[in-house]
Amino acid sequence: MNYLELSPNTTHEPCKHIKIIEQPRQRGFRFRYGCEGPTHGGVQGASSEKNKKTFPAVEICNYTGPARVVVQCVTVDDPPLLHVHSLVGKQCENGMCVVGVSGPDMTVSFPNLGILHVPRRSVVDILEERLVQGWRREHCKELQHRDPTDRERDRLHRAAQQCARALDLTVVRLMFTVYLPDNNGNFVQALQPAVSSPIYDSKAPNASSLKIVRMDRTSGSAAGGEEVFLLCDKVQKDDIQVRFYQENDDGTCWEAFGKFGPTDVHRQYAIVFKTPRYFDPYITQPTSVFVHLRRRSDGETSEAKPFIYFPQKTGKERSHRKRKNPDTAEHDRSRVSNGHLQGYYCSIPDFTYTPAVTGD
DNA sequence: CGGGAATGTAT
DNA sequence: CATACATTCCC
Repeated sequence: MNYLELSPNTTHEPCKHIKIIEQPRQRGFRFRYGCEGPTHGGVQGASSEKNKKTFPAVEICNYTGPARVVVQCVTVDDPPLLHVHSLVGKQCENGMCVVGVSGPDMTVSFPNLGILHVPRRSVVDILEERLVQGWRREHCKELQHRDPTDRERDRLHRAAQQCARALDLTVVRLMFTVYLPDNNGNFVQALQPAVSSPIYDSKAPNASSLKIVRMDRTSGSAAGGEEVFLLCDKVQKDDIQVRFYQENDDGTCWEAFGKFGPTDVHRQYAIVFKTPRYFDPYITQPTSVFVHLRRRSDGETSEAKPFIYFPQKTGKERSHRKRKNPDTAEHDRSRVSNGHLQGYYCSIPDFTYTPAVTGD
């Protein structure tokens, strides 16, 4: 094998290029409609934290001096296409953000990139306008006709409709292009652009961040089958699951899913499900696991909440309880697990139900 | 800024 | 009518 062919260019001057040193955050940012005004802040960086905010940033490598960086919204398609959404905020104009640098620091941070959400109804018009512009550029030298004929116009219109169908309004990427000055000082020399990872609109139903707000119980029997009311941020009833899991020391992981159907998801904000059985229903000690929400389609998860599995009721306890009034069974059970009343059952083994004693 | 809520539209 | 998504409004 010829190793030289695998590592070309090593003796040449390092190539000038633009590198993304801080990716945009992929989730949690909301695209804004024009009617909402431009003052809602920009996309943060992937490693941003509440007290240490970061923003998308690039570095121009192997070059020091004047340059201009242009940022635009593009699609997630393989050759990226210009998106109908545009950038708004400081230094943004015509839907793009333009920043000049002069060195010696050749890094640029973009703290104010807002993403303008174009209404669906405007998409075709925008795309068609772009196609017409492109058509004009192609035909600008032919003096015969400066405008497309009706038939050509119709063709462009259909093409625009076609593109509109394929265009996902819920996700964009940032494309950074650096322009270096030519001999006359005009910034016309573009280097190969860098394209960021995707940014998903937090308002999109299928991309909103998942969150468990509260549960009516955070523990249950190892036998499972117990009903839990869980309140959550907006979910889609056919694309959501409640996942119980436990990561073991050896790297293996137990998982099981809360049982519910689409109609158990109430108005997108609550889920009523039955707990799954723990893999070992015969545990003798309380066992901690986690619960979180998971979206089937993209595997996204919420933060986890702790959940404790308790040992199943023994056969003895079950038959014992069987003789008791079912209405008071739950009360009795909570007393058992309640510190100072721990010995309640044990000290009165042959206790039988009497309203005068157990009534609260 | 960053959110929730209200309103409009499509199934 | 009910539900969910899209858009707008507003604290």
